[in-house]
Order: sequence, then C-alpha cells, then structure tokens
Amino acid sequence: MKTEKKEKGREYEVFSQYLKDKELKLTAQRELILETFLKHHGHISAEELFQKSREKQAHVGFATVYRTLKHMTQCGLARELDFGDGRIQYEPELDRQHHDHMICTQCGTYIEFLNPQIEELQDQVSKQHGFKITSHRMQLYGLCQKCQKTKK
Amino acid sequence: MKTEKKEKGREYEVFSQYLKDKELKLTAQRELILETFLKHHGHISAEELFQKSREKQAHVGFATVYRTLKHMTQCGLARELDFGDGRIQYEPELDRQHHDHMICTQCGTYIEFLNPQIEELQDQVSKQHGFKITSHRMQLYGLCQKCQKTKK
DNA sequence: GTGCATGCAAAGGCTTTGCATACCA
DNA sequence: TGGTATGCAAAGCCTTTGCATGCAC
Repeated sequence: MKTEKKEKGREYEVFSQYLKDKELKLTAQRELILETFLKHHGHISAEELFQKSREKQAHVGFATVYRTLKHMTQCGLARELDFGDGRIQYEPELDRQHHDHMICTQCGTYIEFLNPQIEELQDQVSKQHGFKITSHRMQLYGLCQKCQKTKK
Repeated sequence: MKTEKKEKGREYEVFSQYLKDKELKLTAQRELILETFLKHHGHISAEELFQKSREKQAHVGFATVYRTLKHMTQCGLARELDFGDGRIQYEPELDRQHHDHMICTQCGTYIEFLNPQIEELQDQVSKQHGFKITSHRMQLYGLCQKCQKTKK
C-alpha cells in the first residue's frame, strides 16, 4: 500500500524531511506553495507564485512565499535564477539536470540548454586558476528565431 | 600640438562625441564622474562611484551618478555586471577585451578570464537553436585559493 | 503547552523620477 | 536665451523584518 507521502511525490518527501531535520513545521501554507511551485513547471517569480497560491487559498501572505522559497532553495528543490531584470526567478531543481539559458531580449522567451563541452571547459579554466567551483551561471542574450524576423 | 581632448584620452572623446550626437551637454559633473570611473580600474557600484566622486567635488548627486552611468553604458564606455548580490556593478569596457568572471563566494575577490573555446561553443549552441546572440554573461562561483585553505 | 509560522504592515536596499533651479551651448 | 542637467527628496520595486496571533508537534 502506498503511503500518502509517496503519492505526493519525491519533492514532498525531500521537503518534509528537510523541515524535520531543521525542526521546522510542515504547514498548510508551505505545502500549498510547494505544490503550486511544482505544478507551474518553469521559471516563476515570487510575485507570480504568490498570485497563483492565493488563487487557491485566500490567506497566504507575501512574506510566507518568500520565506518558503528560501527553504525550498536550501533543500535543493528550487534554484534561483537572475536574468538581470531586477527580480529573482525560481525554477524547480530536484532531479533536473543542470542547464543554462538563452534569453530573448525582445519577447522574453528562453531556451534551456546544456553543453557538456562548455561545462568541461569551465572546470578546466577554474582549475588553471586554483579556483574551486561550486556553481555557475551562464546566460546568452539575443533574439530568438521569431523575433529575428519580426524586428529589424 | 596635442589637443585637450587627446590628453584626456579616447574615452573622453567617445563620451563627448556621444553627447554631441544626442544633443546632450558635457557638464562638469559628467566629466568628473567619467574620470573617477576610469581612474578606479575595476568593478565599481553606483554607490561607490558616488562616494569617490563626492570626495573630489562636494556637490554631486546620487541621481546624476546613476544617470551618467546609464549614458556611459549606452556609449560603450561601461558595462553592467550582475554578481547576484542585489546591486549592479559597472566596469570600464572600451577597448577592453570581453571576459567572464570567477567570483569567490567567501571573500568576494574575482578573477577575470577569457576562454576562446567556450566563446566558440556558445556561438555554436546558439546557432543550433536559431538564436542570434548579442551578449552573454557567465559567472563561476566558488572558492579562491586562499579561501580554500582558510575555511574547510 | 511551547515555540515556530503566519499575515500584515512597515522598513530596507537600490534605483528612478519629479520639480524648481542652474548652467551649457 | 532655451532647453537640458542638476540636486534634493520623494517615490518605486522587490525583498526582508517586526510583532501579535495562530497553529503544528
């Protein structure tokens, strides 16, 4: 017989385990925010996550969303992205392969990609400088196929 | 005989030409901020640039620094950097070769580097996706040699 | 029952904007 | 002289924090 936890997915397990370890509590809000976040599939800002969560349950506060996002980031469920537009974007991270982004500066769409050769070279470069990499960000900015036709 | 403009360097020429083209004015403040910026040699935040400029001339305002930085970015004299710490850093750009950064998350020092192979691969990847790159950012985060010894 | 979590609102950083005055061209 | 630039302060964003109350454990 399946347990309730398994039905809710591995993310739920990771999150509740993290909370337990830190002697934090699993509240209805935290659960709701996590679910909403996972259901979104893709980048989302704190603001948007707040909106979507609130659609389901009226009494969710801004602050709680921010606080919960911090926790989710801490336990590896979410990853912070900075596309340089002044707001932090979050994306689901667990079990996802690392990847980088190509961002269209006109329409805002993005393409995710992973290039093993680049990853390899990043390691090499850091070793040459005696640097110990823990993470990296790479964003390519430009125009997507559509926008290349549309403008100019 | 050298002209005054030449003595002040190419950046000065670029800036004053840009201002002329846009029918903007070359004011004492803009000159001061540009000089201060160039003299700094390295990354600097708007806040720091404001401080340093003010040391030389008491009456320089925050807003003017921000406004001038925007202009300098527009005409290619400065480049915006986002190290993910919530504030924009600026660095001199003119005649500087493009480069990326390795940032120590403990002490904040950074190493600049350029890896032609990575640049090449970035172009390749974008072409594969029909994407037209105009710029990119790449930051490697981790620990520098010193900090690896200091802390775990 | 105890202590963390919540929601609200207020405060915090950084950046931009509005406005009357000052100054370049 | 006319229109931009400036400095100041206030407003704007996004995010964090303080506090009394509520709720998980």
